[in-house]
Amino acid sequence: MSVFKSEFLHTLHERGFIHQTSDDSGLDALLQKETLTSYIGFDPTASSLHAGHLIQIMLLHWFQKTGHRPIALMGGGTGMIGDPSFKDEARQLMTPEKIESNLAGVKRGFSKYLNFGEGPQDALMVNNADWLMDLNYVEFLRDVGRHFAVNRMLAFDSVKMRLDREQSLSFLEFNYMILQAYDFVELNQRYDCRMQMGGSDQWGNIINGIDLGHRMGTPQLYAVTSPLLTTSSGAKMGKSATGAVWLNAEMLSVYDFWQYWRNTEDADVSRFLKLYTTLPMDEIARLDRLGGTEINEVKKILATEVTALLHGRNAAEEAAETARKTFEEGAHADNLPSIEVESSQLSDGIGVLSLFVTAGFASSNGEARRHVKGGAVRINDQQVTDERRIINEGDLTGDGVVKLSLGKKKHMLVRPS
RNA sequence: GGAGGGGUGCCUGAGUGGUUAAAAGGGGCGGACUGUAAAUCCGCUGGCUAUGCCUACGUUGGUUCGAAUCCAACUCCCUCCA
Repeated sequence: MSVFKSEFLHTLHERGFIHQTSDDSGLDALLQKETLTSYIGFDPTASSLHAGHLIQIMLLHWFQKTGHRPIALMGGGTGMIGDPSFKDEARQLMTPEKIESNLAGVKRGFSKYLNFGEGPQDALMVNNADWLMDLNYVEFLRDVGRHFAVNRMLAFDSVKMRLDREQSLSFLEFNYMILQAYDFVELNQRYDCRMQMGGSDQWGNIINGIDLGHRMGTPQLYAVTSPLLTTSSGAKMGKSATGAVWLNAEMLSVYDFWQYWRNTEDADVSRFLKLYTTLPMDEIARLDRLGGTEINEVKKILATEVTALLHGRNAAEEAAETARKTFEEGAHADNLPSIEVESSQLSDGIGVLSLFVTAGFASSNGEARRHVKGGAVRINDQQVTDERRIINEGDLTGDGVVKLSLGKKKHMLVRPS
């Protein structure tokens, strides 16, 4: 199926979001006819979402933008179990407290992408703990469990891998897919939700939900999955030099977020523009034609657009400007990420090593020492060769700060306080 | 409950008494080259108040001049049987 008539699927298709759908034409027709409700589930495995989730969030974003109602489902209940799909081994069980606090962090990421409210097209955020936690075991088995054939569940790729490798799959985890399927049905009953989206690894889980719906008398439900994204060199999305690319600003500064996208590989630029920005397709096509060194300008646009969606236009442009000053002028822009150090400490003098540890550029003095040996450490753009170098007030520049650099790309300002 | 197999650094995975802080690969970081890209090449990849000290091969104890390597108990995981 190449031609979609509904705006939503058409947009998704031309931007490269679609991996698989359960019923192209049926869904396409339905989307044209009425305002639909669709959901994506997010498990609270960390206290913030990261760049790997961004494609899911963009799906919801487009869904709303093309006139439908998205639901962000928080896996407060399913998070108690942990999704075993395609995992080698059981995840450590998370404590309810941990889940609760993660949930709070995860939620914050959404406000920038979706408009929440009570209207017919306003996004909703719901938590499956609301219905999963109060289930009565026997009742649930009779109403829902009887619709699942273990034979078929065992055949799913997502669990087959575990079984083939003779790794244990606990009964607890085995139930994950039942609960996720049940979520779909529950959301249908509560919110008339007809469609579930997710990463391609969720296909099996989603299909289970559709099947369960059939058996429990819901209207026809639909599935749309997005490709599992990696960079051209095969790295998972969302990992970077400094770790995961978190969406929450307190876990990753706006500047560093911008930098992540600025450093996109050439081969990914066009794909990422389509997936992670809302620039019109003809604009993207125009940028796509730029070659050679101009691609660097395109990367800046990519970075600024992606950052603007998450952190706002102003913050994004500030980050772009900071980067421009830092990289193109060699100056140290005021907006580089910074840390504060007590002035008294500074007058006593701080060793380079511990300063770099404080800045988070090294996790131990030993690591900082190795960086010095490797010639990666600079203070105010001067390479440091003496690992016993002391930084004190004399190192403050005219702006009253000290600039730390690790390698070419990581910079931070130290401010006395 | 019975029989067998196994737990090594971020991950995979060698190592079965003595330069073993532990091969190799992956991943990560830094450097060179470039375009803040990729590819390639080079270096690093337990900690510390550091020519030394401390911690480390599931846990605890033991044998030994010396243990990740041998022994015992415990613990967790896997497979098969009941």
